[in-house]
Amino acid sequence: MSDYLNELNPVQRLAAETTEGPVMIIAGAGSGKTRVLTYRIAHIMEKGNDAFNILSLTFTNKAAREMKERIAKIVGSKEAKNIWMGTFHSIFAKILRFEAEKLGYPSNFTIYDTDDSKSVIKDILKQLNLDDKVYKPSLVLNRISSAKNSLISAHQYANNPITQAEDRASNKPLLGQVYLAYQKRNFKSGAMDFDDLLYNTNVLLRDFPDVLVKYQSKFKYILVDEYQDTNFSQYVIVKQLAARFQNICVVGDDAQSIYSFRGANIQNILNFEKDYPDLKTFKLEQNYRSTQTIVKAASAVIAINKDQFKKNIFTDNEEGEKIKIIKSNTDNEEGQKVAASIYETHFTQQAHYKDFAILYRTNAQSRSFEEAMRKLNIPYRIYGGVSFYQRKEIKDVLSYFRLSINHNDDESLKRIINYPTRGIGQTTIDKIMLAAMEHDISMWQVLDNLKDFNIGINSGTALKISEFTTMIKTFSMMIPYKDAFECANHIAVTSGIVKDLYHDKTPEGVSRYENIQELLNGIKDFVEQERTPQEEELKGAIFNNNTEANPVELFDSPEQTVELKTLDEFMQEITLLTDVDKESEDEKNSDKVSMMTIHASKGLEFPYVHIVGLEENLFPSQMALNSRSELEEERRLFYVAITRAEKKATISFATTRYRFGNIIYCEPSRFIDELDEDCVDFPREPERAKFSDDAFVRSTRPFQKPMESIDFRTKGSDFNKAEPKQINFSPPKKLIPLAKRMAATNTPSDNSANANLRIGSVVEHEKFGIGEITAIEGVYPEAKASIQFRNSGEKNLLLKYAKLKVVM
DNA sequence: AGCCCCGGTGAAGTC
DNA sequence: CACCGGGGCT
Repeated sequence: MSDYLNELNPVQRLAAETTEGPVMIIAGAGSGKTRVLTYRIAHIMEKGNDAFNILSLTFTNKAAREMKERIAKIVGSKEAKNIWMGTFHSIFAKILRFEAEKLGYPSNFTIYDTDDSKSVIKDILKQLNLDDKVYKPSLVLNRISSAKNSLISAHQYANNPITQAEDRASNKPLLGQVYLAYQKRNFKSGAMDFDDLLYNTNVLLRDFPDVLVKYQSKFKYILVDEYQDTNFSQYVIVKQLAARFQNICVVGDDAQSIYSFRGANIQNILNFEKDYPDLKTFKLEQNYRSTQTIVKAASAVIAINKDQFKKNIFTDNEEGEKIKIIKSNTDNEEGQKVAASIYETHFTQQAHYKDFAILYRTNAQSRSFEEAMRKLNIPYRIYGGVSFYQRKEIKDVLSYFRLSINHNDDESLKRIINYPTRGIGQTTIDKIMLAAMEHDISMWQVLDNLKDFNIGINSGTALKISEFTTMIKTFSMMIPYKDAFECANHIAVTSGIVKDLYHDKTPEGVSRYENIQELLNGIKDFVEQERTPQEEELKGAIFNNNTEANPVELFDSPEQTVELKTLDEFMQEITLLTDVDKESEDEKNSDKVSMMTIHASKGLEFPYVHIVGLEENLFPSQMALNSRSELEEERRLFYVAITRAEKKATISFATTRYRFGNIIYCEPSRFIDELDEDCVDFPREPERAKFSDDAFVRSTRPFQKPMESIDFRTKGSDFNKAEPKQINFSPPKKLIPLAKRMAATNTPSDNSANANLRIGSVVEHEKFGIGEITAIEGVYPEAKASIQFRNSGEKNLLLKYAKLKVVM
């Protein structure tokens, strides 16, 4: 039975066997981290510990599911299922459901997604009479979110001189008031946003010592995966829970920390030792995933960062193919070339399409690849983007579910009170909202006690309202007694949504109808799955192991504990699914190329990986050029991208790209320069012959124009001024960076004629047609010309690149 | 109440 | 270019 440990290398094995006390495992990409975690948990159980006492926090629910499956093979599936394993959000949402009433929330609280939250913010801005152009809802929400993730309450925020000063400086002095109102509104609606799930867990553990003790005692062994991406709020939760037994094991790779934008703090892992002085650290440095070439290239890139643990990643795998670089002239051409490359490899290497991934920095880049793949009939699948559950028709149906579960959910109520149309118009809704606001109650409470509020609603409307509330109440009543599918189906039909969409014969209407059917099918699947033990456990068993806790009867009616998967359980499940989680079994097994952002690719691996859009201001993103730490995070992102590849990585960039309907000129990313040249396959373009051999020699001679000319990446940013010498833009041995050489090939050298253009010159552009130069800024080759085209409007073009013919 | 058109504005990443 | 929200018309 303990053979399993023999499948580990010595460090892995030690990491798995050291089950007691604080442990940190620094796990390089592809170093068998999941394997270690799996065996470690199995080992804890083999030593006689109960699965109920193990808490394992993962980055996606899918990772949790897969790990459970693997553990099940060692300890048996019955036991494995009992482990508390899932994302921070889903685990603590479950605990909060159980403890919610202590915090004044109902146990059936609604979880607001980002759209709901934004909608609440918009309402509040209206109510406070603030301009949503200044207080942009998404910015406001971000600010509130980072406050919560730093455990700063609305009250503290509103009274903190520092945040006040910051908000005044950004012309948003009332942000604190918005935060206060936002929390109040959500509380009143019985709703938590994503950050509240963590924030309120902290409140719970802070203010209810008995609860803290209960969970501290329960979770004797705690494991946290992807620890480098935890935020302060998560850090405190873990620290609190682990305080009693200190059997805390965190696993992570500082080199793969890529979520600081949502509050992740790389310092959590870098400083872990300070919190636990008797910490044992294990470094998993052998890579089992990738070729030597890939490992070497990735290591060279990440070595440029300053903030990191020293690691020596190596592999015994074969050397493998060099990294290929594809240069294109436009984003569409990039799509075509990448698709062609995949098509070719698919045949020459007899690779499956599912062996390929296209990874990009931003979702918006997917378009050109989709088009190209369609043209070549290559099957593909896109992760992310607008998720199924965000679609209008799906949100409408879900809003019925949500309102039936929690009547105070104002966001859902507003969505459906007049959909399908039932004669409750905007005027009426406004009156209801006003009354709710005045009395500090939810809209439902106004609707349900309409006669108590003299708000000038005529009897006809009052009747319609009462029909609506009655309908919702009947839905609510059936939820505990019927399974999720029966309820959902009943609601979808009775509410009139299905009918409404069925009669819509436009293609969009048909597709919406199909989506509703798909949702219902999904619910059917859910009903047929076995329930996870955690729900059962929360219904009572949780305290049986735990003598000092008070048994609490949350459910007294026996019907509710029978094996019946209800709609409210379904809703709890889906709100917290990640994109990767939403992938169905069929999709996973289908032979399709995967397309996703690099962020979404974390934890995945593919034999052939295409990393695309390697251009300055795109990757690294222009938003990351303001500080060293942001740039380092971009570099870690690049590191993550490269290390997804098992056999071969391909990198591509385009020299022009559409953005906001305009063509913009792009310079190859500095990250291309940072690759170890020995790992890169140079493109054999004929233009290369133009350069004398010594241009390619690593000479110390500064290169002449035009290559040396302008540096977009530093223009308009004070990045260099702020930290002039801190960053090594490229390793010193390559004085003529690869990317610049590549950019130079193919670039027409006769553009120097453009240096002679003057204001008033009339020129012809192959795309924009004829135009007149109205202004020139700077001196060639930096010169930028404003050209008024007769048919295409005014464009600002860099003369160095612009393909112009002089007309007169 | 619903539809359509216009204009303004905007794309980093996510539980 | 694409989307969304507002305003105006039917």
